[in-house]
Order: sequence, then C-alpha cells, then structure tokens
Amino acid sequence: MSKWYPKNGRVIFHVDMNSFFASVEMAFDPSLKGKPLAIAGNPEERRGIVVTSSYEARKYGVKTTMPVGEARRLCPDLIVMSPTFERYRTASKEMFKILADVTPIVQPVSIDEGYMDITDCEAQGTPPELARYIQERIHHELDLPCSIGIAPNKFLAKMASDMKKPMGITILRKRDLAKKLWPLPVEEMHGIGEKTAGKLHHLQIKTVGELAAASPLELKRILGINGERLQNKANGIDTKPVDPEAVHEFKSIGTSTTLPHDTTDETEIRKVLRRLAAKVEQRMKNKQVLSRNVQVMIRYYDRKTVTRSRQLQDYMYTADDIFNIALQQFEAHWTQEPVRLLGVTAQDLADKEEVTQQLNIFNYESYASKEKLYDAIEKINKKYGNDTFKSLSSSEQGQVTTSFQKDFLDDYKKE
DNA sequence: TCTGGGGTCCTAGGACCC
DNA sequence: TCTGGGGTCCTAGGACCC
Repeated sequence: MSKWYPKNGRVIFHVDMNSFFASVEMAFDPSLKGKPLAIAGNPEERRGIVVTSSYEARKYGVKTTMPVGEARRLCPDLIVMSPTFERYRTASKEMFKILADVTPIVQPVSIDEGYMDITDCEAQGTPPELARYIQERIHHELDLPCSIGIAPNKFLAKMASDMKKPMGITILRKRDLAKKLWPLPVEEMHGIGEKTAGKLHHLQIKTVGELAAASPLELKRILGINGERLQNKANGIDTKPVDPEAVHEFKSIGTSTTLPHDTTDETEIRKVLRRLAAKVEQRMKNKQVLSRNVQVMIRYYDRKTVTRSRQLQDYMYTADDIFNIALQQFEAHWTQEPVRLLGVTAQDLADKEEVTQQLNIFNYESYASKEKLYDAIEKINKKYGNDTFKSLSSSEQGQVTTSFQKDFLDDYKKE
C-alpha cells in the first residue's frame, strides 16, 4: 500500500460522469436505455443543438454542439429530449455526496465532474480500490456511469479520466507519460482548443510529447505565459491544489438568450432585458450576493458579439437596478442592426453578509443622535426619491448608505 | 435548418495618480 | 518646456471548458 501513498506526492482523482444528461434521463426512464438519445434545445427557437448524447447515438456520429437537424439525418431513430435541469442538479448533488463520504477535499468543477485529493485516505484502501468503490456506489445507487482518473495531480487525473469511457478507471503515473500522454494529439489536451492547436501545428507541434519537448522561447512567443503553463502540463507538472472552497467563490452570474427571431424592435428588446435582469436577480438572491458591475452582451444577426459593462459605486442586486444599467449600456452601444442574442451578467460580486457587516457601523446605532439619522435619511431620499429609504429593510438601508458613508463618518468624527 | 448557455482566466490599452 | 516610470482601476475582447 505504501507505494500508493508517497510521502511527498499526492493522489488525485478526477471523477467524470459519462454523457451525464443522457444518462440521468435513462436512469429516470429506463425504457430509454440502449437507445440513441440526444438532449437538445428547441430547434423552433433556434436553440436546436445537441448538448449531450448517449453512446448509442455517438456511434452514428452524433456529437455535442451539432444542430438537431444534422443529428437526425445521421441517426434517423434518434430520440431528442429537452434538458430537465432540475433532474441533473439533483443527480449531481447525490453524486457529490458520495464523493464527500470518502473525503472532504472535493472540488466540483461543473455539474458532472470533480476532483478529489485522497492522499490522506490510506486507511480506506488503495486508490484503485477506492475508485472502484466510488464508481460502484454511483452506479448502484444512482444508476449512473462514470470514469475516474487516478494521478499525482489534477491535470493528469483529468487526462486519465478521459482515456477510458464509459465506466473506466485509469491510472496515469509520471512514468507512464511517454507511453500514455505524449502520443496524444495536442488538441486532446485539456487547455488546448482550436486556436492554440492551430498555432502549435504551425510550429510543427502535433503531439503532447512534441509540446513537452518544444523550445520554451518559441512557445512563449506564440502563446505568452500560457505557453509555459501548457508545456509544464505536457511534462506532467501541475501544482494546483484541489480546492473545496473554489465552488463558493463566484466571479459572475449571468444569463443570456437567443431570440426566436433577429429583431430591431426596442420594445421587444426591453422586455427580454427585463426578463434576463429578473433571472439574474433571482440567482443572486439564491446565492446571497451583491454586484457592483453589470455587463450586457449583444450578438448581432451575423454572430458578431460585443459586451459592454459598467462599474458602479455601490453594490446592488434588484432586478430594476440590473435592468436599468443593462438597458442604458444597450442603448449607448447598439448599432441598430438586428439582434440575435441578448445577455445580462452581474460581475464584481460580494457576499451579501460581508458587505452588510461592513456597513453595520453606519446603521442607526452608530449615529450620535436621532437628528443625525434623520439627516442621513433625508439625504438618501433626496438622491433616490422620497420614502425610498423607509421601504428598505435595515440591511438594505445599510447598503444605501454606502455612498454617504464617508460624509457620515467624517461628521461623526467631528463630534 | 450552422453554431446554446453557463462560466473562468488572461491580455491589453487608456485613465489617473504619484 | 519637456517629460519617466510604476501601480491600480476600468473596459473590451479572446480563448477555453463543460
């Protein structure tokens, strides 16, 4: 067992659910099992692309992001279903519960995959035994297939989980690199997409092994700092820890929608923006965060896409605020050309609790006198409209005072 | 029937301050 | 009158991933 748990090394798992959405639907309705199934948006609303497909469908060449029409041509018996996200979220939670039974060091990276650091799980068995245990529990309890990669770091674990699907368990050690990793084409490496692969091909770098051995200066020239990182990964070097907290650290909350038809109708656009803003508000409320930056995204009929954002002085979260800023940004930058897609994103997020706490010193109790408070309310109403302040909860009142806090604090100190 | 919707990270230029 | 260099913030866009 000791060979598995090196003193200075780590043992990392990457757990990857196989064709997750399709598998969840099959677990929910077993009559779908063994059939070619695709989860896709509604073609009538121009959202008709394949999100996930079952292995049976993949045999026909059905692939993710393929338009439904094309998928049907390739596979006439294809069953096409709309996604039911509630089901996927529930299954995902159950899956992560099973992982958490093994170790608290679990980092979810998306709805259907996550990393685990099992270095300190020696008492529970060898890594292959543990992987088998996790895979079987997910299979028996949730009726879902997954693949697991076992490696000394996250990158290699990720590459490993990809090597055997479905229901694979793959060990990728440093000493296996030459045989298992280096022969792969660069575009199969996590972190290398179409553009980067193109640039590498230009330098006659076709395989991961060639990337590992390439000139660091050349790589830096064409890829910048990313060149060094990719080369390190190609050499099996990745020091990023499994971070269980990462999932709580949101950077943005956004939503977007492709319109059923391209439009230049401002009334319609306003309606859509309002709806998107309401959705963002709801999701911010669920996560208890405030935002200080709103971005609007406009995709035109020709798929040309622009984003315009605005940084604010104060944190906000209401649909009205989000909508007003988004609309203002839209109106300031729209070229009048037909719009295909609209998006609204709240950025520069902060924990509501933390912001409120910071503001607590500016709440009623802090003011030297009632007069001081009335004075503050008057100022706020003047800026935001009469009775605005009264209609807010105390924590919201705290937020509203942000922009005045400096004044107040100065006055307060004077007394 | 051409190409959805949710994100993260990085870069680069301009404004502004010292 | 001409003019450096560092740091930070803001904004827009690109690349990538699932």
